[in-house]
Amino acid sequence: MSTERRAPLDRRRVAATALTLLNEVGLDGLTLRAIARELDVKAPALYWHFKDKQALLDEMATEMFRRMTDGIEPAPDDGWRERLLRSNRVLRRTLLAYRDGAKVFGGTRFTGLEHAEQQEANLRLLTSAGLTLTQAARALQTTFLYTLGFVAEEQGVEPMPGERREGFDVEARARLMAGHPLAAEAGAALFGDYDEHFEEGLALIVAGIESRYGAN
Amino acid sequence: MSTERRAPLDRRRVAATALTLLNEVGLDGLTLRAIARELDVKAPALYWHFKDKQALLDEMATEMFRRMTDGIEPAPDDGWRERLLRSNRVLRRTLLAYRDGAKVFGGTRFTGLEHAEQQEANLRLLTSAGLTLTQAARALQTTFLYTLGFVAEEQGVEPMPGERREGFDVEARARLMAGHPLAAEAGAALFGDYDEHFEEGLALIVAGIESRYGAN
DNA sequence: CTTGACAACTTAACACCGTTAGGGAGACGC
DNA sequence: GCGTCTCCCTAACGGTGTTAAGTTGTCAAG
Repeated sequence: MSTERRAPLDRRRVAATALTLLNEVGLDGLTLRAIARELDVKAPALYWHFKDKQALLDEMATEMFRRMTDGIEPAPDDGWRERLLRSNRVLRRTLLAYRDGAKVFGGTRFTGLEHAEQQEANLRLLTSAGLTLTQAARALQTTFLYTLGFVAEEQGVEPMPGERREGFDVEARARLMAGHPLAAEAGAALFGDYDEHFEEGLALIVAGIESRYGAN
Repeated sequence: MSTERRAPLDRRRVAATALTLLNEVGLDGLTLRAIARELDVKAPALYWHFKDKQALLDEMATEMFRRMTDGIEPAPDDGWRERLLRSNRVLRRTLLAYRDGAKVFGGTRFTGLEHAEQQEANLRLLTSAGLTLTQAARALQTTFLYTLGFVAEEQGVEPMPGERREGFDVEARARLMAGHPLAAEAGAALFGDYDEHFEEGLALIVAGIESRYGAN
C-alpha cells in the first residue's frame, strides 16, 4: 500500500523547497542531492525541470522576488521619498529572511518579467515627481545597489539575524586597532546596529536625490 | 642538470599568481590544482601556506587592496568631496581590473591591518570637515557599499571590460518589455554607459552627505 | 485492447573538486 | 652523525555538478 503517487514536481515547488533548505544549510550546503532528498527524488530528476543549477538559483531568486512584491500593500499615496524608503526596506527584509539571501539574489538575473511591473510603477512615480526618466532610473538603481551591497556585507557578519559569525568580535577588533583610534572607535558604528546603519545610508541617498535632482 | 631549485613559495607570490590566473579563467575556474600547476607545484603544497582555499582568497583580496593603495598618490590637499570621489573611483578601477573582482573582494575579510591606515586617514579628513565620527563612518561605508554593489552588478553583465555576457542585449530586453515602456527605455540608461552611471550614483551620495550632514 | 509516444523519473557513471594522511628530500644546529 | 624542521610529494577520500541510458506510468490513437 501507500501507493500514493507523489505529484510531479514543478519549477516553483522545487525552488520553494530549495529556499527553505537554504535557511537550514546555507548556500554552501545547498547541493542538488540535498534538495532532491527533500523532494523525495534523486538528484538527476532536477535536470528535467532546470537545465543546470544556476537555473534553479535563478528561479529561487525569482521566487524571493515574488514573495517580496506580494508583501507590499498597494502603496497608498506615498510620495517618492516614502516609496523609495519603503521598497528598499522591504528588499532588505526579504534578503535577510534567507540565509545568504543577498548572494543568491545578486548572482542571478530574472528570467521572466516579474520585476518589470514593479519597476514600471516606481519609474512612473519618480518621473511624475519631476525627475527625468534617466534620473529616476539612476535614483532607483543607486538605492537598489546600496541595499544589495549593504545586506551582502551584513550577512557576511550575521548570516542569520541573531547568530554572529566567528572572528567578528567588536571589542577584539578595537584592541587590534589600538594604533588607529578613529578606525577602532568607528567599528562600533559599523558593526553595531545594522538597522540604524542601513537607515542612515538610505537617508543619505534620498537626501542626495532631493538636493541634486530637486524633486518636489 | 637543471638542478635549479625553485625558490620556496610564500603567501604573496601564491596570491599574485592566483590573481593573474583569475583573469584568465574566472572565479569558477580558479581551482587549487590550476593555481598549483601555474606555480610548478602540486595542489596539496598550497596547504603548507594556507589553511584552506578561503584563506588564499583572503590573501588575494588583501593583495588587491595593497595594489590599490599603492596606486594612490599621497593625496594633495583634497577636500572631503574629492577624496571620497577619488578613493571610490580607485576602488572601482581596482575591482574591474580583476575578473569577478567584486565577488572576490566582497566575500572576504582582511586578516591584517592593511586597511586600517587608509580608513584612519579618511576618517580624519571627514571629521575635520565637521562631521561626527559616526557620520564619517556612515558616509564612508555608504559609498563603499554602493561601489561594491555597483561593480558586482557591472561584472555580472560585463565580466571584463569590453566582453559582454550573453543574454544581455539591450535591444532584445527592450522588445521584451514592450508592455512597460518606462522600464524598457530605462534599460538603456542602466546597461549603457557604466562609467557615467557610476559617477552619477556616487554624486548622489556625496550630495546627500553634504545636505544631510552639512559638511563644509 | 493493444500500441506507441511522451513525461517524469531512476541507476550508474564521469570528471573534477577541496582536503587530509603520511612520507621523503634537503638544510641546519649540535 | 643525528635529530629536527621546512617544504613539498603521492595517494586517496568523500563529495560535487552533470550526462547517458534505461524504466515506469499515463494517455491518446488505431
